[in-house]
Amino acid sequence: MIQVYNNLIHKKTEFKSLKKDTVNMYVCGVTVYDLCHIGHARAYVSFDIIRRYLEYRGYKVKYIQNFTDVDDKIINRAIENKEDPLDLSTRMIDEYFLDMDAINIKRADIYPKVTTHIPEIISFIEKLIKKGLAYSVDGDVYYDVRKFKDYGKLSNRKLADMQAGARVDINDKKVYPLDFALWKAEKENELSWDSPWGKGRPGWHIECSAMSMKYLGATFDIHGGGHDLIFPHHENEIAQTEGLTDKPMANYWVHNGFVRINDEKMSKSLDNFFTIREVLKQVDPMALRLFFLMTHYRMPINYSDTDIIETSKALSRISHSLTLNDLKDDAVDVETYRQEFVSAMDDDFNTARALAVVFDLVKQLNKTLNINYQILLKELLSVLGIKIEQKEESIPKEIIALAEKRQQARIDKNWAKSDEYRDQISAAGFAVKDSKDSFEIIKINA
RNA sequence: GGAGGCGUAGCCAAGUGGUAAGGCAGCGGUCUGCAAAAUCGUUAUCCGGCAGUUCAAAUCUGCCCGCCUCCUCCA
Repeated sequence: MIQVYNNLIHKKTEFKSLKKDTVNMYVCGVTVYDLCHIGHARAYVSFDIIRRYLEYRGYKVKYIQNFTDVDDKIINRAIENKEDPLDLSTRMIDEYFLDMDAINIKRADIYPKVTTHIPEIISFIEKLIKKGLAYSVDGDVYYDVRKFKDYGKLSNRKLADMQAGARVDINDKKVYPLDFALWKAEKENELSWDSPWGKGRPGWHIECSAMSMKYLGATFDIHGGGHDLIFPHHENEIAQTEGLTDKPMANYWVHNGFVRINDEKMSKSLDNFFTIREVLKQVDPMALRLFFLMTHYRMPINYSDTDIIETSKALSRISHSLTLNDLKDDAVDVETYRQEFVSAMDDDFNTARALAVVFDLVKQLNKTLNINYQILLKELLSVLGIKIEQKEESIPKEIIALAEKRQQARIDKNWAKSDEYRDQISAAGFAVKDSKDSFEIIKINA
C-alpha cells in the first residue's frame, strides 16, 4: 500500500488513484526567464521519483508540467536583454531541457505553455465571471476571493489573518485586497492578446487551472510543486478550479522542501543560488541526484560543496559495484531486499530509507560477488533514476606514456623512479591505480 | 500578529510507542614495494532542555530554548 503525504489534510494517507491503473499528475513548472538553479533540480527530481515509482508499481502515469512563458519577470528580463520576450522564453526552455536531461529527469507527456493556451484561459475566466466569482475592472479581471468559501483551505489560513499580515498589494481596482488577477490589461506595448476585456495577458495562477483542466480534467490525482507554491499559487488554483467545478481539483497535494544555503532559503533575491550547470561542472550529475535522494523530499536540504563531494564518494561506491564482472549465479534471496525497498518507497517515497537498502545491496554484492544482487541493484537504481554509465575518460597520451614507464620501473623494482612518475602523473590531475601486474589511470575530479 | 516545519554520532540523514537504518569522515584488518583505489570489520547506553503519561518514549502530552519557511514574485 502506497502512502502519500497530502498537504491538503496534513497527513499521510493511502494512495488511491481515480482510475484503477492510471495516475494523472500535474506539476507546476518554471517561469522561463533564466537558467534553472538546484532548487528547481530538487523539485523536478522529487516528482520524477514519484512518477518513476508509481510506474514501477504498475501505474500508467500521465505527467503534465507547464512552462510559464509570459509574466513580469520574463518581460523585464527581455527588456534588459533587448530581446523579444518569446525569444527569451523559448531559449530558456531549451536550456531547461539541457539541465533536466543531464540529471535524468524523464520527460513529461505534455509541456503546455501559457502562450499556446490563451483561448482556454480566456474561456475559463469567462466562466468564472458568469458564475459570479470574478469581476472585471478597466480591462483587468480579478477573482473575488470572498465568494469562494474554502479559500485558504490548502495553506490553512483565514482571510482575516492574512490581512493582518498586510503585505498585500495596494490596488484601487480590487474590491478586496486579497483578490488576485486573472487577466491583466495591457501596459504600453507589452505582449498582449485580445480578450473580451480588451488587450491584455493572463495572471499567473489561471494558466494551471485552465491547462490542467484541459489535459487532466476537473479532478486529477496528484498536484505537485515547491513548498513556496502552496500560497498563493496553489490556493488560487483551487479557488479557480473548484470555484468553477465544485469538485476537488486534485486528490493529493504534494510539495517538496527547499534547498538552502547556509540554512537560508536559496533564492534569486538573496543571490545565494547555484545553477544546475555550475554544480555539474564540479560533480557528476548523478551525484546531484543522489544528494537529493539522501534526504526525504519534504525536508529542507542544505547544500554545500562539502556535502555534494561526500555524495560523489557514495556514488562511486555504487558505480564500482556495478562494474564487477565474472559474477556467480548461485540462488540467493534477493526478494527480501526488493521488499524492503518497496516498503520504504511505499512510505511517502522515502528515498533515504530506500537508499539504505541500495547500500546494503552494494555491500552484499561486493561480499558475495553474486550476479543476482547486481541485477536487483540495477533495477532499483533505475527506479531512482540513477543512471550510471561507464564513462570512457580520455586519458592524454603523455599520461599513458608516463604510466607505462612507471610500470616498467615497477617491474624493475626501481621504486624511486616509479614514485617519481606517479608524482608527475598526479600533478597532471590523474591517479594511477595499480593492480598485480597492470595499472589503471583515472582522472581526478578537481 | 497569523499558519507551518525542524533540532538524532565529528558531518549529512532515516526512524512517530518496543529498546538507534544508511552515507561521508575516523579507526582496525585485507590488498600493495610503499601508496592510492577497492574491500571487510568497527564507530550514538542515546536522540535540544525540563517535567509528565506508559510495563515500555527519540517517538505521545505540557512548558522552555534554538533554527527555518510561508503570509509579496519564487521549485
